[in-house]
Amino acid sequence: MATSTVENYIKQIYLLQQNTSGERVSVGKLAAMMGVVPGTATSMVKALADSELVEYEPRAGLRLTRGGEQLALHVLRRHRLVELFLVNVLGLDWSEVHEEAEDLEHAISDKVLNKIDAYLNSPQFDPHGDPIPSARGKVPDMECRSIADCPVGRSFRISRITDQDSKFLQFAERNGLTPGVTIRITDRNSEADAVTIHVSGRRVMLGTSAATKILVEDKAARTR
Amino acid sequence: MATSTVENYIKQIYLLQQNTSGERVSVGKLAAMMGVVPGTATSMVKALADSELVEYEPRAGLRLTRGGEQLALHVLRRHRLVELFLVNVLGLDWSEVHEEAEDLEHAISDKVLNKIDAYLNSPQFDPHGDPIPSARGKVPDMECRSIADCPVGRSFRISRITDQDSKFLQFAERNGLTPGVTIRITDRNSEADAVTIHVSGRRVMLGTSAATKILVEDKAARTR
DNA sequence: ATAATAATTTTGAATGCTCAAAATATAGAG
DNA sequence: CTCTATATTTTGAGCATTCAAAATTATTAT
Repeated sequence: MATSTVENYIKQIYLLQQNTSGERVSVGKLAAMMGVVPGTATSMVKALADSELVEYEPRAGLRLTRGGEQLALHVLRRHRLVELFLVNVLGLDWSEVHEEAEDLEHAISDKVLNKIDAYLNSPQFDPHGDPIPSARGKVPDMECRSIADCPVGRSFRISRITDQDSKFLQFAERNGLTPGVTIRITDRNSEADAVTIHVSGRRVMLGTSAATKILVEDKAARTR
Repeated sequence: MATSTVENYIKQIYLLQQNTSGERVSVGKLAAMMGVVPGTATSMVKALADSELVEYEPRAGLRLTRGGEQLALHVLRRHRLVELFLVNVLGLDWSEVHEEAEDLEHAISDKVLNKIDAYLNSPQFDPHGDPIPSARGKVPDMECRSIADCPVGRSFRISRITDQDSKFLQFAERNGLTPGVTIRITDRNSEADAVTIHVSGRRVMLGTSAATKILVEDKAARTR
């Protein structure tokens, strides 16, 4: 069985691969995300390669194998189902559940996971709008782009917030920027590096780097 | 912070102390319960003594300090609240929740624990009738003795099953021997080493070693 | 009191994960 | 094409936990 350290590395590699759309991940980036010194990442990656969870070309980077991806998806499934459970059933705030799930994702058996899944009615998205992989490793797809590159004047539905930082999530919540909410993009000023949106009457200004973290889809889009 | 290994040792020492009513625990017994070789227990115990969780007299045995006891009670609180939650909310079988809780007890934060406690209405006993220590470390007291040494002819209410083995728990459940149930002791045969009881019409025979694991209290006893 | 037995501790080594610091490879600038 | 800055890997070491096997101590029976 994979230790929770291994699960964390694999999960992180998966997430890095997502960002760079499938490119090889560099050992340095991985080390930075894991909060370890580069040498540590190197030796861990070698171990992961020995267990056939990643393909590793020294100095060129690494990529998950099929098995590694399966493991990553399984960990993410646990993480995200737990997050949703904590919010919907136990009433924790969405800004704090990421931290909690970081530990729980390694301690939950399939038996309990399936009960949670059933209790929640096999949901497809967690409280931040992140897709919950199915038990068989299928990821619900979502077409969405960030507020930072949406056309001005149109309305959208917020589908996902891609930052787990609790300060940011609290800010988003205070301003009504949560998944499911409809917003209208009213102005973009590339000099000021800012976007103005309207959300339930209020007017909110976002710098580009914040806007990038909020993903939306067309108003007409599928039910969530 | 205590590692989960440390938490497990401390918990086990506490449970051993309970059985031997406060006597010093021997390193050998501890090793056996933890499933490690005696030398391992010795070195762990030394480390626990360094952290002031136990008092340790080489060759004479060990005892929890006040701090150690606090930690044990906190772990037990997590374990037992989780067990009850798994049974009452997620619908797991009482025979399987002990295993599940073994991992979860180390991964649950106080924040989540308090939510669970509130959700369950600050319960005092887990599904096996084991007392749940309060957040401040108070253990609800229960007066009870085992079926093995109860007078014949009287009725009692089952209050606790002191064996987490899932086979035994399944057997108990099949025969209606669960906390809250009323039984009547109809015969004791010390030659055969057996007790006969009646539970909801049925007649069940128990060897002494099984009978010892089932604790009862007077019919009139407090609500559970 | 002594020898045998049982419990405990010590020693030396392994595993998994980590760091600090030195060595090495690669890419870009001149 | 060579030099330098940057990324990566290697090396040596430490911590927590474990085992196997040897050494020590305590207990019991004679």
